[in-house]
Amino acid sequence: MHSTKANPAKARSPLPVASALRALAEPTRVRMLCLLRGGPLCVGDLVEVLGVLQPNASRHLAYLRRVQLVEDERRGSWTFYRLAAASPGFHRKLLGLLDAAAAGLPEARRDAATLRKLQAKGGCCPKRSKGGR
Amino acid sequence: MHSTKANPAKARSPLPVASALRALAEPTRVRMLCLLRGGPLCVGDLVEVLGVLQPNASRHLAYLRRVQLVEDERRGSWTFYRLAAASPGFHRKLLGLLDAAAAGLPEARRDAATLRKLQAKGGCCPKRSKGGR
DNA sequence: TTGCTGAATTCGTCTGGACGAATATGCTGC
DNA sequence: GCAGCATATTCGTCCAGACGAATTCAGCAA
Repeated sequence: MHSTKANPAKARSPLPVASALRALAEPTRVRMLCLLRGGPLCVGDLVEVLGVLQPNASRHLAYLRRVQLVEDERRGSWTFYRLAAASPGFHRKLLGLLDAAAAGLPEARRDAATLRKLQAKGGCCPKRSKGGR
Repeated sequence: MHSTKANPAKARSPLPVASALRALAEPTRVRMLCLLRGGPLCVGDLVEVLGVLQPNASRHLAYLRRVQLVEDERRGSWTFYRLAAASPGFHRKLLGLLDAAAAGLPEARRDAATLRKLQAKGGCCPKRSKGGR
């Protein structure tokens, strides 16, 4: 019903400022974005790392997709989410802010460690797709 | 009951990430921060430029002060607000994001023009203090 | 078809916070 | 003291959105 189609050569629109800022007001969403900096993840991995219920994660991911901060890609019955490629200006600065936020948020640092351990164990799904990150 | 005392040599604490991000979720607060990039302003000026009711502006400014994004300085019966000096890392990146947001938000551009006109007419208060940036 | 699994959606509830209106506080000058 | 202005706070209302629980939908295998 949604699904950003894999369109490699698409003109990028400028990322709505107001809605993107509202998206950052929720700690879980910020943690998600921080985790996705390392490359695409499926919903199951995010659920496990963040320790939230699956519907909760799905809602937040839908929110992030709606405001164009992430894109999704279906592979079989899994859905991978990744950060939307940065457009110049506001969007790029926002991703830079995310790096600083990841360093400044204890939860984000813990999430990163949890994710590393999870990935060392193989994660929840048959390894990621093609262009990792 | 509040008032950040003018203490020029104070060790700067790292700016709480989560509360700062929540502060940016509100368009009026973002517009305020954008306006303050040009230097300190009194509440009356902000009220006039933003076209909001005075209690509304005062509440948002209290919010921004609480999360340490702005500082206030009383001069007689006026209160001037200014951006808090950036600490390294997240805070500095956030101010950079603000520049990009100001460019990307139509309202912020209009506000800037309105402010210039207001200041050309003398503003609402006996001109700003000392270090007007 | 059935059954299983990953993900998305709906439903009902609840809370943070934004607002307008009214009021309070604080400073200045008379 | 009082009046008048700039700003802050309180009060009551209202709504976006976050959550848990249950349900639904989609893909895959037998």
